[in-house]
Amino acid sequence: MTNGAVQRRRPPTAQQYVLAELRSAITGGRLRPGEPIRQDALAARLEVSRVPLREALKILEGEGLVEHKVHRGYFVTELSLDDLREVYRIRELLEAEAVRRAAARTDADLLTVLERAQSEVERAGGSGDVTAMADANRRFHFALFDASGMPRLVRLIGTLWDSTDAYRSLYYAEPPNRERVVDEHHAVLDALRAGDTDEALRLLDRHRAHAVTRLERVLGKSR
Amino acid sequence: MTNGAVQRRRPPTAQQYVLAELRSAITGGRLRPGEPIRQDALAARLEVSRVPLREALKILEGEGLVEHKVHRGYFVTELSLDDLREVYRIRELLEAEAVRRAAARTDADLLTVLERAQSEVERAGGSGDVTAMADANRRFHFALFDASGMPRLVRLIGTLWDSTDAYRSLYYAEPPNRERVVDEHHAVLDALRAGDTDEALRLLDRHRAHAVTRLERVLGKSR
DNA sequence: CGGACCCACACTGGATCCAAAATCCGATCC
DNA sequence: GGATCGGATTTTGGATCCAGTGTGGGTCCG
Repeated sequence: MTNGAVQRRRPPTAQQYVLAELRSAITGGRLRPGEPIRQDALAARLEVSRVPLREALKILEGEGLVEHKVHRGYFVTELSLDDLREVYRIRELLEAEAVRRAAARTDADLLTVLERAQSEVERAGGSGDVTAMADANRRFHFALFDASGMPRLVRLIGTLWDSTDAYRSLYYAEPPNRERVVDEHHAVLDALRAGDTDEALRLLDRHRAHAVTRLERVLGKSR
Repeated sequence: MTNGAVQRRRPPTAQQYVLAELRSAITGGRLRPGEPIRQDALAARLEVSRVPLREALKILEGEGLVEHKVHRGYFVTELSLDDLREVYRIRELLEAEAVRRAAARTDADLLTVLERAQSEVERAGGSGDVTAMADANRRFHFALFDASGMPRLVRLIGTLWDSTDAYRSLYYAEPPNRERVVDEHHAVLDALRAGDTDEALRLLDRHRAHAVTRLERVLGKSR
């Protein structure tokens, strides 16, 4: 294994493979901000053609991870600390709306779904499976968002989550953070069961705030 | 001219041409919700290859105008009244944030830029040039948003505007609406000059609310 | 010696071509 | 007669190939 291309198991489609690869390359700093993305070279490195690469880049452009200039190509946009804070601020605004609406129509079914997701979070967290935990965590939060009945809002929030995906795994890599997440979810569930929407919102804001604080520290060190 | 392909003057790049064409086809109802998009046929109709078409579709997917299923293709998502209302609600949340921050740092330069954009709006509005007015209107609002210093937030708002672009021209098509917009902009400028942020926010909310009300009426009739 | 012009190269945008997945439809078996 | 399996067809996903634009360097002229 001398080439730089990382091998993953079972990339379902070349496009998705390239997309995931690019995300981690950008957020991981292997592709540096401002740097132009040479399609030919990168495609060769990832052993795909330029077509799926370009489609993946279009997605990333929509998420704001890269910028595109006609006839000049794609460039990596900086995900600075400010950007990260911005994303979290926007999430705060949008998720508050989603949760407020979801809380208004919370029922037994929703609570069941949330509890199931939560036990999955705990299982994965306990066994130290970081990606499984990130997955289950996402299911937990989005089950709640989905209940808002605002599909476009949920989509938007999803894009925001995507754009900071790589950072999230950084967060889950630390065991104390994993424990904390489990506790916080429980508190949110309690608040929802009690019908205390404001409390749930406050808890979720804290939940995000802690993540951003930790990430600021980690990123501040590495850059 | 017997073929169905619409001819526009000077499409800068095939991709952008296809993108604009698709937007109006979807929002104009020529491509119906739920309908699958046959790439080959559509590409032939627009007289381009499937490559730029697919890239345009990826953009629209990011905006939520179409959905994509692996190996099954793209499908038109419905932009129902509910969706429209959702988009405007999200805009309300995000634009409020942008304007709040922008107002906090309003200065003479910003006011000058806004006034210039506004006189452009009036000129275009007076001469009945709908697209020029829509352009100038956008410049007006985004000059304000830009002043927030939150580039990602501004980008997001931009995407939301894009996703309802075709509807906006519907709104500007009616002369009384054009007059109203001019007046409302003046009021917003006054509030900003006076440093009354809350008033500006209220005015902008009304601005949007009126647009959505009118659009509801128009769409309600045509569908 | 400095600057404008021009040409070759590099890279993107687009078109065409190929492979693989999904669907549709008929034949076969129970 | 109904359900299921299998192959032909359609359609997408991907690879290769071509054209047009932007860029950088070299040259020629002032």
